[in-house]
Amino acid sequence: MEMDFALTYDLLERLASLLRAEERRVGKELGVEPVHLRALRFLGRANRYSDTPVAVAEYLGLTKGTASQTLIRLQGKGLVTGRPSLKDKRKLHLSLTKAGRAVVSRVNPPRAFKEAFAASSAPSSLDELFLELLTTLQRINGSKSFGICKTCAHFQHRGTGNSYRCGLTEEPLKVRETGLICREHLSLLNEPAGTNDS
Amino acid sequence: MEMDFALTYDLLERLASLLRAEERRVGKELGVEPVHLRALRFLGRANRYSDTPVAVAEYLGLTKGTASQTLIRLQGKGLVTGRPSLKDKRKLHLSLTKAGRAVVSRVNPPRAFKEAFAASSAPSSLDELFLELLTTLQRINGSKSFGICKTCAHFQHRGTGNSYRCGLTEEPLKVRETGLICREHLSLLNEPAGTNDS
DNA sequence: ACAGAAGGTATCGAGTCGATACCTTTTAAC
DNA sequence: GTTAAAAGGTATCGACTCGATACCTTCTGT
Repeated sequence: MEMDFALTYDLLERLASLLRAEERRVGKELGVEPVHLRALRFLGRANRYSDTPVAVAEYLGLTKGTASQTLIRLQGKGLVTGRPSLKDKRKLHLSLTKAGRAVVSRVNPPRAFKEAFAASSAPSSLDELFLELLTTLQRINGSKSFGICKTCAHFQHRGTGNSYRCGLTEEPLKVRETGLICREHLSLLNEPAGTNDS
Repeated sequence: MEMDFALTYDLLERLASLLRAEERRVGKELGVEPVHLRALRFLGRANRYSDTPVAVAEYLGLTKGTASQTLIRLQGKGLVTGRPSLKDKRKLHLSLTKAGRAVVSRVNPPRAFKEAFAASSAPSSLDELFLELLTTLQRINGSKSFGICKTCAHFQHRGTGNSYRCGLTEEPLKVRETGLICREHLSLLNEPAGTNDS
């Protein structure tokens, strides 16, 4: 039986995309790169076998050269300090500075996700949870929903056959177009009761 | 009541991290950047109102300048073609070339995710499903699990009090250390029955 | 008619990222 | 024990992302 993992993957990817955007947004506020946030979050939770450059590289899926470079920058920013291991002279043990911990506490976990998770009402399936998270995050971020045409509030089905049209552009739609992504998509879900926000 | 969204967020982030790594890996094979894959995937599914540089920018959470630049590169690689709109002379309609579609079909949806999703057996909770997906993806990718110390196969609890130790390093562990992430973590789940793979 | 909005491009600088090369220190093989 | 290999880190290079800014042209609304 064919599972609908493609749909789940779509939702997951879109969610990841929003989280990326959120990381960039928060990062810009604090003057750090997205990957800096991820590294700081990891270092704040790594044990004594794992607070080294290679461990960061493995965790984030980077080469050790890249990780080393980024960590040097983080040390330069005063968010991380490193001291050589006494047992193994090759190793460098990294830890967050006070400033580093302050950054982590600002983004861990992201406010938007927290709100979105709180707002999602007892989801029964993964897809449902993803969709709720997604919609809430999009509303918080003020980003568009980018849903599929036929799930849009503007979507109209005329007559009995395959006659569809878009209520926004007043244009007819071909059948295959109704399954494509639209930037003008307006979600039928999560519509606030009153939309007078001015 | 305090939800455990922090744990769920951890899993989601780790999942996103693996997908990032996967994007990089596949991208390198095909000679394209991760963001190229995301842009191609979008363009392959965008309708006629959404196949433009700004739409790509909005979807991926980028500025229009960045998106424009990336799309120009994609055109240079022969994966995307653009033709000016007839109705609106400002607009540029983008579409995938044959080569572009070939790339998308290679990564949509990623093989690893497909396998992982298929392998996860009727989970009772969302966190459980996440964890299964994660573990399977990690095994496929050959990446470490980076789990929490006290969930590790090497973790040992001696005596009656708070006396813990790591069976790998033979070292005692402090209580707060048992909640930290370890790069040597060995999952108790998903252990293959026979581990003779040589 | 005309100001402003919207779509695109060009350019600059900081930073990521992989690749390569090169250290030192530790470990394993002999 | 010696010695080769492995492991941890750093440095450097080039391609690319990404935001910011500036600057086009073309629509749109008044």
